[in-house]
Amino acid sequence: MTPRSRPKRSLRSRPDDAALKRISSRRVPEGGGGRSLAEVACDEIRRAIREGRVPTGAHLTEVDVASWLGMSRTPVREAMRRLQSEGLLLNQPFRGALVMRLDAEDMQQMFAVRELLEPAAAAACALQATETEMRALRGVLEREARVLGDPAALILLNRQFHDLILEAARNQFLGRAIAAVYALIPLLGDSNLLDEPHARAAHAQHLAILDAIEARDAARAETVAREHVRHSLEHRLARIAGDPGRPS
Amino acid sequence: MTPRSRPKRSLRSRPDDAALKRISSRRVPEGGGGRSLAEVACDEIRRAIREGRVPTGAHLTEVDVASWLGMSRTPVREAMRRLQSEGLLLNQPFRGALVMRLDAEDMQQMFAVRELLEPAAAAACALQATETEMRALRGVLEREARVLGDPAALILLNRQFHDLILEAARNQFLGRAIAAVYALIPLLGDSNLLDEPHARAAHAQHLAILDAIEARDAARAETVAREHVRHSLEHRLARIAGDPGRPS
DNA sequence: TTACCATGGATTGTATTCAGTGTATACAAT
DNA sequence: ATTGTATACACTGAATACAATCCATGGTAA
Repeated sequence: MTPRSRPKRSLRSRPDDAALKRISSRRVPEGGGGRSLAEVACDEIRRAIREGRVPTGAHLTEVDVASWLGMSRTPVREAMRRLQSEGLLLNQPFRGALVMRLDAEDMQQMFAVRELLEPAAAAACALQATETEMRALRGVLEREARVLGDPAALILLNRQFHDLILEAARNQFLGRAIAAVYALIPLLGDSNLLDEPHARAAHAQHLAILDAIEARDAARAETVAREHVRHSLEHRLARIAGDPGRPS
Repeated sequence: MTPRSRPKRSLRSRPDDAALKRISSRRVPEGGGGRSLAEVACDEIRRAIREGRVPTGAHLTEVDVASWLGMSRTPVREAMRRLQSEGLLLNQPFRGALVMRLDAEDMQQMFAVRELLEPAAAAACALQATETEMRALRGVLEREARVLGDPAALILLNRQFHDLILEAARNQFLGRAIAAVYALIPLLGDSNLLDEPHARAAHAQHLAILDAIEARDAARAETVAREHVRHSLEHRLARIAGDPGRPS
């Protein structure tokens, strides 16, 4: 059988079983699902910090992290740079990076700024949210009501609620400012929502915020959102009362 | 005097006139004065954007920038990543990056957030600034008064003034939030301070802010700072009145 | 003993190279 | 003409090799 006799597909190169084997055995760069290795590294480091697997104050070097994550220095470097600019890591020129630590004082500063920004977002949302966005918010809170005992799910929904409000506020700079503050939340350690009574209180406050938004009452949304932030701070302060130096 | 007595660079290989010539003609890594090439690249790109040499909406590729700045892709890549996270560049996976553009709407959003944050910083400063910090602020304004016709110097001093206030406010999160917003200022194009009448007005407002701070009058500092931001926005809006789509 | 400086190790900074992706273009088949 | 396929090109993503830098340490001379 000459090559000519292939009936159609004359331009396609011939099937090659060896190529198939090569493909299936190779580590594809896009492994994780569209995310670059740098993103993977970023998320992994962040998660390790949040979960305390890498303690605050720890010393990280590029080679260590690279071998830990099984990749080369290049994406790790990129990830560490990013985390440095977010403030999670403190760069020490030629000496590696330290995992930042926050003390109780820092935590109060963080909440002071959140108390400034989040109420503003809620107010803007009350003025500008579309019907669709309010339905989405309502949907999140309905789901939230059903998982008050499941911290993992709760944390996700809580985040969604706040993100939706921020998006509906339609101000990219407000979003950037809040993101800059949120970036350091992993340093605070365990979420407040692990505590079910607090989770119930927080849910009630979410409902109050959404009520104000649906009523297009910006002033009330602002007030309630501010109290929500304050409650959150108080709960954190109570939790660390015995150990003032270490919020995490 | 033995060859050993070379004051610094003790690790460098022995003196070598040919090498000296190479060195002086080569771009040494430490050339700029301790800054890494990545930082140089970051500043260069930022400056080019601010000065409009790279127009908003332009398409940047790593190789282009690398050959423009005479360095390899690695530091350029790092710089572009950083500018992406700051929001000056918009990343397009596998396709390079676009220089972000802001329209008048975006600009108003930016000033809305500044109107939230900068007064808070002024108020905190009024409560917490040390005598030393207030002297420094006064010194900056005295120098400012002498260069009202020199935009370049003025811009520097203006920046110093605001930075000092922020530092005296003693809240790293407020600093991060404001930095996240300021990062996009290069996209706004020419500074307001190029206009001398406006520069005089701004200087007067600076004086008013400092007076309030020195009087430890947080409420007044907050009010005056808010008006300072508003004036700045109004001036920018007036400038682009004829061309609403393009602030820069 | 003390001050000083050279040396080595650890770590980052930069360049180069290779592999994979996405888009545009040319060309065969309908 | 239009559609589908293969190829070419440009670019980024990642790995590796190399240079520069900082710090600690130990030896040497005063």
